[in-house]
Amino acid sequence: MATIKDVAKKAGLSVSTVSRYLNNHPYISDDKRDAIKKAMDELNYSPSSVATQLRTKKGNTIGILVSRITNPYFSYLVDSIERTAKSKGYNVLIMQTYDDKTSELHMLEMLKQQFVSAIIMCSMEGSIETIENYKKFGPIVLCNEEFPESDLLQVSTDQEAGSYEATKYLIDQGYSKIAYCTGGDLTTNGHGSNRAQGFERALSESNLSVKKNWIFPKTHSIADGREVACKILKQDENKRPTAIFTSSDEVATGILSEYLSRGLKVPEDLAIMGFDNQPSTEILAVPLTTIQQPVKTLGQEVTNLIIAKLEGQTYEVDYKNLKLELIKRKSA
Amino acid sequence: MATIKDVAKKAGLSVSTVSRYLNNHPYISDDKRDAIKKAMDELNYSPSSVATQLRTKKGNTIGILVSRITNPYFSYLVDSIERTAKSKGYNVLIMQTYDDKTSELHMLEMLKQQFVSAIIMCSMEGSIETIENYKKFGPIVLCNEEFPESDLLQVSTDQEAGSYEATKYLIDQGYSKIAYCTGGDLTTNGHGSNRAQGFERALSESNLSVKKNWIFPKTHSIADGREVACKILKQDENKRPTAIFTSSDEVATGILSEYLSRGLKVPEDLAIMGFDNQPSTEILAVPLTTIQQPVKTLGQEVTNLIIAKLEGQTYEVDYKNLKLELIKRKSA
DNA sequence: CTGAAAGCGCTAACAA
DNA sequence: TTGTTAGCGCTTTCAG
Repeated sequence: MATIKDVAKKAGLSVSTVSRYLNNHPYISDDKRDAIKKAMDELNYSPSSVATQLRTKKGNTIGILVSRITNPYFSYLVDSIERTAKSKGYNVLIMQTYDDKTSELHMLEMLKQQFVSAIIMCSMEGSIETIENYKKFGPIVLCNEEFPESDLLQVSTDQEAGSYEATKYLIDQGYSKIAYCTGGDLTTNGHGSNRAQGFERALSESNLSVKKNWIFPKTHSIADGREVACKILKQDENKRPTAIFTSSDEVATGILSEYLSRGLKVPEDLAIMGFDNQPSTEILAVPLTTIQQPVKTLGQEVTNLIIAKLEGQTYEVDYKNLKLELIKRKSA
Repeated sequence: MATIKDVAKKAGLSVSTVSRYLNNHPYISDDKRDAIKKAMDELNYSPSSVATQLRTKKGNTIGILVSRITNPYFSYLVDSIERTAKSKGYNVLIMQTYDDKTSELHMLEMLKQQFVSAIIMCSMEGSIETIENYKKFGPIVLCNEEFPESDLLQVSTDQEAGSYEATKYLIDQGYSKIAYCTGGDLTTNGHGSNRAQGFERALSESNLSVKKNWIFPKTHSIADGREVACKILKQDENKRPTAIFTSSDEVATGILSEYLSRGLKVPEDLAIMGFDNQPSTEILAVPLTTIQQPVKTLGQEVTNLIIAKLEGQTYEVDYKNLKLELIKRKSA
């Protein structure tokens, strides 16, 4: 591997001149410029980004935390982030948490070690205090994980309003026995707590409440959805919910699949509200009524914000474009 | 940020002793060990991975190239790679090419600059010669992109056999007018050329051939699938294909959706063969007959191979677990 | 068992 | 307009 020294020697110049060339400094004569260019070509030289990073303390890679990249919500989000980042000269290092805080901590340590310059947390496992402890090492932004009392950077869609609207829609359709799936542990904590609040607000407005065994925590996958369906169907027929608000289209798909395979009908036996409007939901055996998140815009906004911070600029997130939308189809 | 120097000073020792501690060298007395540990804790010290990397020339991040992370084939592959890599202490830096060689080149440059230590190419845009030029800078492995004549590392599923089997199945079902979608430009080049070979082998065995306007290149998304459907339906009714071999379940889904929305029937009006067996295909309005790739195993094998190379070991890929499987459902 | 010192490849004063 | 030089934070001989 050729180094800057080799280039300097070959061009008959000092390393600083070469360095100036590399950094587009002014005051280099054209002939030297050509000589450097030529030497670089001949040596097939590329500057070592590691050395530059050690010296300047500036990097250009952004860490992204997601719980599972296979979840389309996250893959579309990562797509948006990666493209926005790349267009501004940044790279993305991705880590999946699988709901475990170990990976999250690992990523935070990488920030401390300056291996990544900033972190976008699209999911979050550890305590907010732990994370706040790391913000002195670089910008950290929470993406769709709200902590109003924290002073960490945050960008979120209005999930409370979205799930309120969806729940209200279910109620308006005449459903009153509504179950609830969440990605997190509890109804009003961890994953999706804002969703839970919107859900509960709609319910209490109509003097409805949720039964404990109609709450299904930690549901993520199609398999989880199937399991939820089984649990519901184990309950006495007159004690079953008539509608369910799911944490994702995947879960909704699992429930739907299980119901259909048993010869049951959707929405007659159970109305299902999805979440995310994933590409395939439109063409399922029963097209899903679901909630669309502005994932692309969210990714752009969060990336623009963090890059602005990184470069010492300011950036105002435009929340106008961050609203959820109810997509009415057949499942509810 | 505390440095090794600060730790050394606080512990009343030299940097070399601290460095030895960091690298688990033998010959450090217990009391010094404790002093170092204490100093590190008090200073909240983490070694700079950038400095270490500059010094040792060893990194632990692997670059991954995919064309689109939102394609479930790639997101599941990345999932498998990321988890395997993490379990062995490596990180992954992901870049999407969107079928453009610029990003690919950018990643190759990062290898040259030692920012990533190795590259897994899950899709490939540039010429094989260009890529071979970079292998002197670190291990590069092609994942499901075969170039028998190249000496680059390669791990692939047997796509030729898979698409042969699928096409044979279509023929055995009585279809003889079979169209073909590909992710690449041409029938026998670029993306999916092995697939094309299997397709053609099955066809020619039955003395069948493909019509030029039954070949649909560069198809990736659901939208692309819809467009394919429209193009077919613009052809004279008696000149239309009766079956189609698609490049992905997404494309298949698009075609299916377009047909159904026009009141046409699948497989009666068009039999559709998917590719990938994505999670939702089972529960579509017409469940897809499709081909399953051992994506998880593929990710593991490719990652194990590249890490072995990185660490100077050898690794034998087990091709027994890399076979495709035909999943028979309703669409064909 | 421990320390001094050189150097990884680069940048940025400071001089000239 | 160009060169000299002192580090960035770490590892690694080489001496002791």
